[in-house]
Amino acid sequence: MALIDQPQDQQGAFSLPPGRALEICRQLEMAILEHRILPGMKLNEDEVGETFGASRTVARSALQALAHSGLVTIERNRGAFVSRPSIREAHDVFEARALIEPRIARMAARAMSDDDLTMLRAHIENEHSAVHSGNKGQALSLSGAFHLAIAEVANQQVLTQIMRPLISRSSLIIALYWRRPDTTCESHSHEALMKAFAARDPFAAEEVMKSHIVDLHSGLDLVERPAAEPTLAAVFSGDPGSKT
Amino acid sequence: MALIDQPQDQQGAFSLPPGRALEICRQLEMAILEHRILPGMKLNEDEVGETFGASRTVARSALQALAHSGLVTIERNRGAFVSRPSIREAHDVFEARALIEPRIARMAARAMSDDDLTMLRAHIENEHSAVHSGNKGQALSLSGAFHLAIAEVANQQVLTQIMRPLISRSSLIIALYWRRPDTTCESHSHEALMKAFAARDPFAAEEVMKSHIVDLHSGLDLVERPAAEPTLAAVFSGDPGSKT
DNA sequence: AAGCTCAGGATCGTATACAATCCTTGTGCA
DNA sequence: TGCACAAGGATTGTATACGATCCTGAGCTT
Repeated sequence: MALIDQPQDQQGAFSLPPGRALEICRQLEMAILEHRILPGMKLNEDEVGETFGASRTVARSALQALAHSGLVTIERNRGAFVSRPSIREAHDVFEARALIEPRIARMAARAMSDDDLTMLRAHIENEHSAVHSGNKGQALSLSGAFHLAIAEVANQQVLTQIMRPLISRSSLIIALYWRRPDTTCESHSHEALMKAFAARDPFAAEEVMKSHIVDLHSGLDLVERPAAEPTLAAVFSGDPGSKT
Repeated sequence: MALIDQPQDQQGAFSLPPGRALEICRQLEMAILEHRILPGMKLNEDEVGETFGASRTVARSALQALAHSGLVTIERNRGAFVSRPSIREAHDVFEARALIEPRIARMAARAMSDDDLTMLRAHIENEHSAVHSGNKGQALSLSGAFHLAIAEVANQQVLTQIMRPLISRSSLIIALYWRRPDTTCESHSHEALMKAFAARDPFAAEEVMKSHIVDLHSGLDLVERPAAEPTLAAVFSGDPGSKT
């Protein structure tokens, strides 16, 4: 089912929550990134703990970690909610990405090895199959993973760490403000990126990435949205730890 | 007693630890930024809690928050230590700053109001008096605060949030790798920045900031350093909340 | 009927207690 | 003397318990 990616702990880990909390973090993050949990939803500490068979202490730690990456907003004495990025924040996030990611793409194109290329191609394959299977949430999540994979090729750990929450928040923004339900343009842009990478053309990669980010930004319909608040328990029905 | 500073929560707060932990965070952060606690030092949970008159739960939460901003590194079953940025990381951090901060400076120069200008001038005054009083740690900390103040003028919350840990980590890097104990060049660069801001010249501000960051980067002597490990108790001897 | 008050429940913040892990150190043996 | 190993202490990971705060809704007053 979800043999998507191994733990892969030691990659960019400098502030990972301890033990069990990490697993809860990953599960919740994936659920949010795949839009199985929507912005605005309440994340009750007891409920989270019980859902994953852990104590409230651990659940709380996981929620705080998610808050630090911006996926969750904690209000004192009120609890944790999936963040609902404001329109203003949506603009800021994509402006930040428009600044950072083209540079990352340039560095990646310089450092790109043959193995890296095949790895990125595999990412794109995954995206395609997700799109074909109709799982839009997973497709979007994998699209974010593609951007992160590029950052890791660029081998700039600090910028990679910076990009991670930006991409996560982009997922929230798209959940709230995306204009049409198609993500085909994504696929196309990623193909264009691959071409630049394959040619080891840093400037082309930089330019393609820049226009890709701008496209995403302009694909948003930035008007106020009401909050949707589904229930939690159904999302993790039965498989809190199903993933060898 | 503790009319130190009002909460002031809502500024850049989207993941602040709750209640008491926030105060501990602030105190520890300041101590680290002012080099009263040096990289590599162990931060025992019991000790931190007792030092600030709080339970281990709160101390732990504060340490985890600091870990998320990169000031502290937590190793499983071993505890929290003040981070010791590697040489590699030092390069990465300053490359990231060289990418982000010139853009910030440009935006700040555009958005600069007269009030902003006087506010920044006050920052520089503080720096000067700290330098003259011989308190190098505080001077360095204020220098970082100046950069953050610029970011807030630029009114780009996301990039500001990104800059915060970068500047904090820069402080650690300087503690470990700074070549000479003088920071006068800092002051000079900041004056040059002010001139560009006063003239509302975005491009000048961008260029000055860029060379400022590059100067900082090249002022580092990036060779391996041994870890210094002083004791904690002395640092906070009796004044957990003394700070006008 | 509308609005206010206040009790009850629910949820979070914090403290404490127990379990698991790691590090130290002292001892026994080669 | 040097090393292997085990017992003890120290420290972190996790669970539970208690207090504080907030939200809800019933009942009373106007």
